[in-house]
Amino acid sequence: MGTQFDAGSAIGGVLYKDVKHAILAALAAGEWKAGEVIPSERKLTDRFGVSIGTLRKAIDELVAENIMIRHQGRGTFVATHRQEDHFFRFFRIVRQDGHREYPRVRLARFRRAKADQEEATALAIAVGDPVFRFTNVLSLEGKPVMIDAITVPEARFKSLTEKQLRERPNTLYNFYQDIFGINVIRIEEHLRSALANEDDHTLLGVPVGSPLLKILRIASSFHDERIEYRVSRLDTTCHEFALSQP
Amino acid sequence: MGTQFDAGSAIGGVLYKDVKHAILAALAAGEWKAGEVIPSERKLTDRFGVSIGTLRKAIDELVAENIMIRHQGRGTFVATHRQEDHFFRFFRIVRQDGHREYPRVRLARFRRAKADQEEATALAIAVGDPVFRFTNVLSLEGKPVMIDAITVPEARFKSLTEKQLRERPNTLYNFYQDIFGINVIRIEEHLRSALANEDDHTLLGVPVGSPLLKILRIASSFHDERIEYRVSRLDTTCHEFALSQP
DNA sequence: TTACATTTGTTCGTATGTATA
DNA sequence: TTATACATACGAACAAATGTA
Repeated sequence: MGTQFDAGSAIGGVLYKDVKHAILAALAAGEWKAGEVIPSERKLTDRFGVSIGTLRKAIDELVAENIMIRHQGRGTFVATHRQEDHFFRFFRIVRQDGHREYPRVRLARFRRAKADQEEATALAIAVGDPVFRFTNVLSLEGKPVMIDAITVPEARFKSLTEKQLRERPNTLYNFYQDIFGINVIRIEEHLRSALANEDDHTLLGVPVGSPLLKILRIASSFHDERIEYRVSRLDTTCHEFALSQP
Repeated sequence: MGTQFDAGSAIGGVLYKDVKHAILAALAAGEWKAGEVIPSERKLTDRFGVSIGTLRKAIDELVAENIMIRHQGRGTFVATHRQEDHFFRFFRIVRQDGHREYPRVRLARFRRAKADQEEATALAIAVGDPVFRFTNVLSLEGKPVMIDAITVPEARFKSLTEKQLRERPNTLYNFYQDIFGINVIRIEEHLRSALANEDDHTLLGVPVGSPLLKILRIASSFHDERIEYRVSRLDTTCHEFALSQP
């Protein structure tokens, strides 16, 4: 049974917000998957019993939040990380002259573990809960520039194997979508400066003690569900973290 | 004479975009200043000869771009940096436990100079063009944590004096608005890691060679007019640069 | 406190334009 | 060409917030 919706039982008092949340709920329930088209505006107005204007306002917000994409003449689609724009929305590392490039990714480590305090806080789970830890080394122009130490909760990534990670054809977040039905729609990042240690020296080839940009990232899905905790270390000799507001 | 607008002579073919740009033009022409209320929707529909829906869609975009703020029952206002939210939109330094706080600012240096290559590129002016350079030291919880080396083009800040900067009651961007009629609506930032030098040691009290977060910022106004170039150096021992997307 | 005018916010619905398959 | 889908434009009616008399 699809998600039913009764405008009369609206809680918020603001109809388009209720419609938005109903769509979000259907999305979280897996009714439509990433990359798929959702029903037409006409069908959705029938389903939710609202006017076209109200429905559009609801979807307007979902589009503004990068959860959906509209294409005139084709339909409205659930956002995917396959799209180039979407990838560079979360991957903000550029060459200092502004050049953008897809990184080459090498899986350096993979293991099951129990969440430490830092991971538990970031992922909103308990200390000791099972997690997967893996490390990627990212290269630009053939040179390693960043180490990603990634932690994901086992509860949400049950069947994850090293082989899958090594052989995934697309981006990591696209992989989360395709295999686990997980949509990363929001990230929070905290940036600090740090000195390179032995590990950085080994993986990036930088001297111990050279300055690195440290990026702590928490990735979330709908309803602020914590999906991934990531600590990155970037060699900023030739590259940097680029940011634009708004 | 106020900006006239003739829907019949619309260029873009999309009416609400024309209305938006007409409003933006009136704004840039100084018809309404920061913090002021603009005419009611009814008056603007009369002026531009469009329907309420079209006008609202135009203003929707201006609000989404943080150029205007709507208040139900009061009116629509030109955005100001006085508002707390607005300040923390551009000031992203927080304590590592998430605590936010207004910084105390001390003007450490001020002088007229000629733009070097880096400043010229950032501000889209010619090398050698006159600029003002000044340095602020920002403190949080009474401890200096960041140095801001700021460059602004003299052409846009004719009468700027050290005294004004030292005595400004509000935030810097608010000062730009009040005294020079300049609205900062967009910033672009690039983050790198660097090692502390003698100057950092003197102003921040950190050891030479300790890691600092280096932030290069270009602030722009309407039509991408470059307003300010700023190179910041942050001690990330207890603080960090926080970022949320979307 | 109350009543009222003003302003933005929400919801409705229709008509027409434009892009796509 | 045709059907479908989203985009734009219009405007009416009512709700909610605000400031003032």
